[in-house]
Amino acid sequence: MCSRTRSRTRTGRPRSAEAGTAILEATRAVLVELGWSKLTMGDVATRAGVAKTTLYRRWANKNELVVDAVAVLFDELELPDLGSLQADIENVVLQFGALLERPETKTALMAVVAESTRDEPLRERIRASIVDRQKRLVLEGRQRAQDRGELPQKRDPETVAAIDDLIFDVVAGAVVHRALVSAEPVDEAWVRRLTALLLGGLTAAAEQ
Amino acid sequence: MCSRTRSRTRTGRPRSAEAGTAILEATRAVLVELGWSKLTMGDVATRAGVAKTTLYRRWANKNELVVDAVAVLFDELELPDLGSLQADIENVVLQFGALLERPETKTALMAVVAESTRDEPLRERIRASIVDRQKRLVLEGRQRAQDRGELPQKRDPETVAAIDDLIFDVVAGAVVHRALVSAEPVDEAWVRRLTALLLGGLTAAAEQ
Amino acid sequence: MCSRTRSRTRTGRPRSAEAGTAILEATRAVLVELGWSKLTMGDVATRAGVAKTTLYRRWANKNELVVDAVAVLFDELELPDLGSLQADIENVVLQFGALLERPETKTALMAVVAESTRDEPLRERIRASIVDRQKRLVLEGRQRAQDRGELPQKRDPETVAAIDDLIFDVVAGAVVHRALVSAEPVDEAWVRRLTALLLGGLTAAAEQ
Amino acid sequence: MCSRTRSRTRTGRPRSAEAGTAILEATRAVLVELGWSKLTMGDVATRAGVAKTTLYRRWANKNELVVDAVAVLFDELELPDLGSLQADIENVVLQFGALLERPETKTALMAVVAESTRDEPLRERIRASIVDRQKRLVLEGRQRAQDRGELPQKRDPETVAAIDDLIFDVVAGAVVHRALVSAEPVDEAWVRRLTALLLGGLTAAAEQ
DNA sequence: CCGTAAGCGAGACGGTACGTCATGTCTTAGG
DNA sequence: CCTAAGACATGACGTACCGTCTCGCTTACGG
Repeated sequence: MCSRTRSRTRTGRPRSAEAGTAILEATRAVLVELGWSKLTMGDVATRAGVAKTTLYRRWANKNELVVDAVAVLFDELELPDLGSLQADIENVVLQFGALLERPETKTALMAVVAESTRDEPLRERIRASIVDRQKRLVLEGRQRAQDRGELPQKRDPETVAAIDDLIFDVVAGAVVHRALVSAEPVDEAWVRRLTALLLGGLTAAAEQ
Repeated sequence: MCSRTRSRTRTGRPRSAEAGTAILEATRAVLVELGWSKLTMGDVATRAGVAKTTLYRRWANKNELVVDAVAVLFDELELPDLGSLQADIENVVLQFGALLERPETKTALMAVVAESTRDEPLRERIRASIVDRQKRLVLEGRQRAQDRGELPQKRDPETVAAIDDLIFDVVAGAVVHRALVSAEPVDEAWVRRLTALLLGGLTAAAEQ
Repeated sequence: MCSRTRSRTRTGRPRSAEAGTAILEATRAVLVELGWSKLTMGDVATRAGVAKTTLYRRWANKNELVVDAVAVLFDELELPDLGSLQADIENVVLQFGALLERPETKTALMAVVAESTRDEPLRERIRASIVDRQKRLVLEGRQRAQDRGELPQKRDPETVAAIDDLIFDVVAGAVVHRALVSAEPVDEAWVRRLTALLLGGLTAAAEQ
Repeated sequence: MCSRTRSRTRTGRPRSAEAGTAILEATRAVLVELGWSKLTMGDVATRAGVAKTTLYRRWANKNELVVDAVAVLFDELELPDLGSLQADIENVVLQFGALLERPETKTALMAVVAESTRDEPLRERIRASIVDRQKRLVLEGRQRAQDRGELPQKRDPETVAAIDDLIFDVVAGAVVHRALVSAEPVDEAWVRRLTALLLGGLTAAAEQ
């Protein structure tokens, strides 16, 4: 979030911590109200009661700001142990669906991803702030299922990683596509069908 | 693409057909070169050898123009009968992956989807021009598999439609997520794994 | 008004006379309503119930059209013989003042004169259509005053022309300045003072 | 010229004084080169090495800008005491004629006056910046002539003001009409004739 | 009475300028 | 060194008119 290296001898007036949170809050508020494409730095600054200068001193541009503003929302995703892989998956997918249906996430997420196709640092920031936090859930869920004996203890770590990646792309992609492209609700019925498909596929793969 | 109602008594100078194609070509060229966010109407107009006004006379805004410019690329997707559901899926997913890795599609698709979360007419245009053309492939592939006996002839049309929708979101979502969010190649190995997962899931579902 | 040379073998559909008058009327109407600077060719055409093409076939540009539309108003100026030079002057100056206070004249006259400083053909058109018609009044008035014996029969024609020019610039200039720059009414009191000044000056000059 | 209220707590970056003068100079340069009707705000901005926004931050529109750019030229008019009313008049009228024959004044003055017939604030600006500065010369000249005894010390202030107004409209109007409408030079011969007419008229009036 | 040449309406066309807006930088004064 | 305020250069926006063009159609004359 902060571009200045902190190892520098800290001198002069310190940065206001309030300002940082006010900016992120204001950013989310503008996202809800106007959407990503009509969000302007000036507007965010005004609502945060902050000068534009302060904003630019901390974020290089609109996209990085938006990523930081939205990233924190992804921390809310949790993976409580509900006793079965099926229940764990359904639970987390529902959470993810609900998150994607919030207006700030809906409007911002695909926008920054689209921008990131031409902006390597932005892609890295998204990966670090958002994608990896989601992916962690897949790893944990798979590990827990193995511990429970629902999935076999595969030895080959490369294959495991490949399957983890696949599951992540399938689940996250399906939810995003459902919510944003098809514009249909990520409700329990749909989640149950998705989970059934996944479990069927995983079981079939395990039996080979 | 054309906003003029054709029932109107045709009078005045007719629109130049050349201009239309030149604009769409120029749009794709700019997408490749600069990406969606740096594409400007003025730039497109200049490259198409056309006045900005001509552009605005035909498209209300940048997003609708980009949708039309990119939509035609999705017509290239084909579903030849390769003899098995597995082969058919792998083939079409590879095609879709290749399409998504083209720079014009990569930069434009998520951008317009992101915009469409706040723009109902745009969402409709995307659905009509792009999404429905892709979805058709799912319907055809499923029908063909049923004809071959690879999938059961389910009676309940609602369930069939729900599964079609699910498969569509899963496949399209997974490929998009792989290509744009994870930024990993949609190569044969990955496609084979995805297909295996899908077929396993579908078979398991069918056996219930 | 008509740019086509009439010596040409007259063939094809003749120009609509109605269109011409409708255009000039519409021009004056727009001048009254919007003023010179907001008058547009398209607007005039629409109000005249005529295509823009028709307009451009007859006038090269807005300024020439406006000159023609306004010129006819200057034909209304008359110089009835009221028995004395003083009465004749007061009468014609009052008329001129009233003409200049009409909104179409007020807004158009100085505008086209301003344009004419950079447009020789326009200056010529203004001279022919407007200025010379006014100047004629000076010549007639002076001649009549000489016939009455109010002014001496000067021999030298150059001096006579120079004085005519001076009187014209003084009278027309004073009225225009009063009406447009000072934005004060050209009323009887003012006209009487102007006339007195002029007659005094002319008499003094004659006595030399 | 400056729209910002000075009572406001002076904060933020102050306006560049250089920019202001550069803009006015550039405006005069464009007037000379292209004339009023082809002067564009963008062109002025470019030549002044300034952004268009800076221009619009300081002037509401082209006309107000042009008035300010031209107004300063009228400060050059001077009324040195040449010993007689006749000499004073001839001198100032010649100056005024020379000023009106400069290309920037010629093209701009009538244009903004024409615009002012539909724009009250503009008329006020013209009056304050240009007209009143000229009118002052009439008042001074008349006062000086009275002091010299060339004109009677009239008591009635209303009549004095009315005559001042008349003289102003006659002199300024005649010069403008000569220079712009008749498009003839304001040379010594003409000025002598005009002055003779005026003095004759004033003397005749005084004798009554 | 038929062809043809010009006029007509409609409206699309390539341009140019508009006046506004957002970006990211800068220059003040003050903390 | 940070902060608020706001001016600044830049450049795209979407609109409005310009004057031209290309249609299909209408008129009237002249062969």
